[in-house]
Amino acid sequence: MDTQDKLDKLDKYPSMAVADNENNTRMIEKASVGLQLKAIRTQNKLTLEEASKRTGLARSTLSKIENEQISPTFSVMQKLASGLDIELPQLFTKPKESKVTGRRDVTLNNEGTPHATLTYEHELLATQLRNKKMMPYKSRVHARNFEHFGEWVRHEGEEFLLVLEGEVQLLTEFYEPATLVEGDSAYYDATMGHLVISTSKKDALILWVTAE
Amino acid sequence: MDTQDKLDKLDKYPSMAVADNENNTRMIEKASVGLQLKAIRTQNKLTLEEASKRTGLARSTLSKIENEQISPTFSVMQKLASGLDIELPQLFTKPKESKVTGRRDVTLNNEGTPHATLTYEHELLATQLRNKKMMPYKSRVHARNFEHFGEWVRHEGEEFLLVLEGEVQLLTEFYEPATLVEGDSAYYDATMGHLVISTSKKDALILWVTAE
DNA sequence: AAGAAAAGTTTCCTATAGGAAACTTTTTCC
DNA sequence: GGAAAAAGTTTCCTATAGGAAACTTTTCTT
Repeated sequence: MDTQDKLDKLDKYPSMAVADNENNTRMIEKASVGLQLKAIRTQNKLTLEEASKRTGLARSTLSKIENEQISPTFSVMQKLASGLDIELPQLFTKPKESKVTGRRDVTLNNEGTPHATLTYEHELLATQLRNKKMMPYKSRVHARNFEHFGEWVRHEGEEFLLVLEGEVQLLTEFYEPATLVEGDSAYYDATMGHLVISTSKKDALILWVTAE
Repeated sequence: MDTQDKLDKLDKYPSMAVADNENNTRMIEKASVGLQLKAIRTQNKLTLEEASKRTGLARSTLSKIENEQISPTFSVMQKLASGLDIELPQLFTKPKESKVTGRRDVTLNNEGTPHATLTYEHELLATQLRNKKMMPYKSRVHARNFEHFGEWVRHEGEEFLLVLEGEVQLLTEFYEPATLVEGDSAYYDATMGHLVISTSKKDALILWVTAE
């Protein structure tokens, strides 16, 4: 059975379960880099030529990978992920529920207030690097009325923040509220309840860095 | 620099990410299948011979992968994952270790502690807090001060930087120089030689956060 | 609908991954 | 400490991945 035959089979029979003596079963998924790559490329409206430029790989190579004519090496997969600005596992994982969150929302309870939701829009930075000691991200803090606050945000580790734009109020569980303007920063233990709200009319832009 | 040399370097200097305002991240990552494979195999107390039997791959192939002499194809990585009964991403993702903090401190900075060198003026932030996991500071990078970038800067840990004002060039020991404008950021292993110079006529203002 | 241009595929060749076996290093056991 | 066994590495060869360019198919354009 040649390679193409094998691939044809895989196409028809996506996955398979294998069990050992103790009946420990494991699934062998058909993890198709080709199909994933093609999906990602077409969703981003890229031609093979453009994808080639971004990844530094030959047009022909991309075509052959997409058509499952070859199995890419790991180094090629890294170039694909890097060049197309995706996480490496996306190349062989069916798009399911969003695993890495691009945004983290905090909802506050405000009884009687119709649209009383304070939303942070988080934009993760350096996401392609895994196992970082620090997690940097920018947040747009929507402008809102500063009296309405609810649940504290808490999480493991320490947090540093710097105000890039606007003016915010940093509310914490154990300290007085602090007003921070552009250029101001704060550092605190994130297990302490904390909350940032925009006190200016515009949204505020914040840089956060957390470390556990 | 031949392939082995590159791999040797990569071994020591894992990876780096550079992001612009739209969070388009260019990154060069070292996700070592070799080191991961060796770690998994030895932790499971398997010899190359046993791993070979389980995965159906040659002993020599496994050895070469572990020693980063070759980049395995995706189909080989699937055999590794399946045969060693692990998830595929484990082959290039380091297990994360977590630490716990008991401290509950917050410190605010409207003005920090200046500390000047020839090219940089450093302003340490959150100095009141000791034993932090992260060390944040702002630097004024003097404009076009090209004479003083003789030696690389190196230190333990990882470093994140964000350009607050101006335009700089991030020079690193093993990667192409990266031009960063206001809002751009970078994340890298600080044991790799690195250096920032201002390419605009004005001084540049940088936020740094380091963690060991 | 015909020609041109763009996108995608295949061919052909070179570079490199993977396997068998020889070789080297490390461990075990007396 | 030395021989034997086991574990790991390197060599050498074959199979296959990856790149350049020719070729085919699809999409515009008029």
